[in-house]
Amino acid sequence: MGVSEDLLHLYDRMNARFGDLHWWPADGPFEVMVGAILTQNTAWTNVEKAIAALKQRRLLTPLALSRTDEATLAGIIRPSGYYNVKAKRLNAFVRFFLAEYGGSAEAMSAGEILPLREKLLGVPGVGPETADSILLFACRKPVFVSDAYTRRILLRHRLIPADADYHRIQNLFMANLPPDAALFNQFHALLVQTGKTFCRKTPQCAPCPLGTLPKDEGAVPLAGDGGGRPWS
DNA sequence: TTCCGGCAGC
DNA sequence: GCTGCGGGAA
Repeated sequence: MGVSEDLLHLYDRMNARFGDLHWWPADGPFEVMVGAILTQNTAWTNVEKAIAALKQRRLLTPLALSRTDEATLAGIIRPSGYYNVKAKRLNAFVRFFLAEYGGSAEAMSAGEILPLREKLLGVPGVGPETADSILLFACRKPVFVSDAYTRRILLRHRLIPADADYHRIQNLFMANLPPDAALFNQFHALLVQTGKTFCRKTPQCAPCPLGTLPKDEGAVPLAGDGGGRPWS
């Protein structure tokens, strides 16, 4: 069985269990972008509190956020954790978003994927996962988002070697699946849901839709990951 | 007490 | 490579 079939097998098992997850849970693309920064290494339940606090103060627009003092902003997003760092990152992102696209997600989405990705990565506080989350969930670009759950699940099911980095894992999906934003959206959502529910630090394999793990969790090298890059 | 939908600085 | 950032829920 090839890699494409392995991946689609995972997808089908998870999809049968969880169904459509309707990601990203947000009211509009700008809220997706804000959420993508706030959820960095943070439980989503805490991010929801910070988003709600921003909404309540009517600050969930590019202009309103850009006019909010950084220390004040930090206090408002406090429940999301790392609030001083994230206030600075939100500020930097919003300034970028206004300067480059006038605060318009449509304008941002009009550009080509790769140059846009590079520009996002140039914003301090925006790394690969945050950039790709914005590209996929806010701009609807066919970019696969990898994350800690994706890595853990693929490692445990021996679909990647132990030293696989973000780009390698992303490439595994993008080189072996059709470039379909709706597919990448649901696939990532399913991986996160499965990671939260079953593939925790201590795995709960018995009820997991992906079944039990090999006794030896050590990863084996993966053949046929597509070799080259899907883009560039 | 652990863990969370990363990233940057060193 | 290793560390700081951090409140909230399990």
